[in-house]
Amino acid sequence: MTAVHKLERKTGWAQTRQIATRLGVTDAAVTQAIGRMADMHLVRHRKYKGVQLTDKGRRIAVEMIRHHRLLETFLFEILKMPWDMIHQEAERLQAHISPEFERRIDALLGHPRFDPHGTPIPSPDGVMEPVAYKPLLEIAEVGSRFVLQRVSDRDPRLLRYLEDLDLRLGTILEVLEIHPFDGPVIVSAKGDRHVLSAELARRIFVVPAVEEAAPSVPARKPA
Amino acid sequence: MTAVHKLERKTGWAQTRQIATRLGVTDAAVTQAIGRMADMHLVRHRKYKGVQLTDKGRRIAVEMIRHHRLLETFLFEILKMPWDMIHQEAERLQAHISPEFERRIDALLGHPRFDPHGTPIPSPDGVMEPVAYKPLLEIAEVGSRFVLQRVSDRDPRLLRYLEDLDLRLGTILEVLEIHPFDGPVIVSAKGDRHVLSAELARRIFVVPAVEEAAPSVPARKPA
DNA sequence: ATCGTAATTTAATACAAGTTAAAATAAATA
DNA sequence: TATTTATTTTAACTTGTATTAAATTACGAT
Repeated sequence: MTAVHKLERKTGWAQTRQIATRLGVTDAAVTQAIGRMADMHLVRHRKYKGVQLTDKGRRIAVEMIRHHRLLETFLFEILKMPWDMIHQEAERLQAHISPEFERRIDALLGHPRFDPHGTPIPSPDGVMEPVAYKPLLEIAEVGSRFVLQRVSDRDPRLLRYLEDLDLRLGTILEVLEIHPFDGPVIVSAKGDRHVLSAELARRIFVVPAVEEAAPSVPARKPA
Repeated sequence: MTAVHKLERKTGWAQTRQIATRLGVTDAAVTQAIGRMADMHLVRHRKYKGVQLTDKGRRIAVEMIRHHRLLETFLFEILKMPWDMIHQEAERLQAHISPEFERRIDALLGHPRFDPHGTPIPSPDGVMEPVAYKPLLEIAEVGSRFVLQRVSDRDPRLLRYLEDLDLRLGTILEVLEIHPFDGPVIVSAKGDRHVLSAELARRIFVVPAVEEAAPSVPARKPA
């Protein structure tokens, strides 16, 4: 198992099923991988409960995340790859880059603090910047304005759709309507009106727009 | 087995032993890998004789070589990695880049025709440019001047040594002395006098210097 | 308190890639 | 020609990562 994606469980314990689904392999494969990782003291395993990262495991996981997000940033900023391809490409490469490579793309990119999806990049010593954004669906209020700060990666179709709508990081969204029963949110952005399904509004993250405040997450630099 | 390094046998047949040595694995591992590759029709195998690439195998091998050399060029030109590190790094990455990634670094680099060691980069359709250079040891003559066109990669110490001596691609070498019995070659370059062992002179490749002619293999672009 | 279900683990296999040690073969030499 | 020697292959095993199918376990609902 290429290892540690577990970390991203906020609930403390990562469950076999969740990991298996995310990785697209069978539960049994995960169970066995967990066994191997437990042998290496990367995770603590309580049977039928789940796993937790050890300190050692967390260090390695964060290092891999840093690789991943730096690579994404590189692919986007330098190679100009489309938004929806970079996650997959970075996934394949992250396990194979050297510390030297990491240092050099980091420098080339000017030590970026966020990746192209708005997710924070851990610092070299593993510190992950806290973030302020929340899902649009959670904090939307009719009439308020928000800045798009982060979008969920991992679903290329979502990213392609947002790109079609010209909704990028930094874009200002004004909430026009919120419909009941987990319904769609209707926003206006850059002069256009968009209907965002609840699903979509759950996967895009915003902060309240403060006039005059520059967004802290930059969009792609102008070409 | 990460596969096809066989190609680089000029003798037509690649022998198990040679492959094993180059890859740093046991002979038995190679024999088995050959079996698998033969199953996939990548190589033709005559027992106790050796292997030859099939057309299919050759296509794939050349593609991998293209990946490798483009990556080396990228690491050197864009990331400014030192000469002696790029081979190893490219080795690790070459199996994991997508066609899209390949196209984009190729474009970013301006479709380079030679890698940082002076070796030609196959074109996207697998054509490898013929080269004119020969080992310095073979064509050195006292009093003649040569342009350094290619150096053997794969031995980092060699590359580090050449860098120390400030001998780069494009550097003009004037042969001062050639000593008998496979002896050293003494050259002057950029005003310095250097003693090059036969071993070294066998691993650096040159063409006769024609005054006024620009070297066709560019050194790293000025920083 | 037991039952049924969903999640998890175990068991048996598979395959790729590697190892060591033994057997087979080709080539060179006495 | 027969024999030695170096190369190559085969055989038996190991590890990591998968699979499917069967057994176990935790837990919510009757």
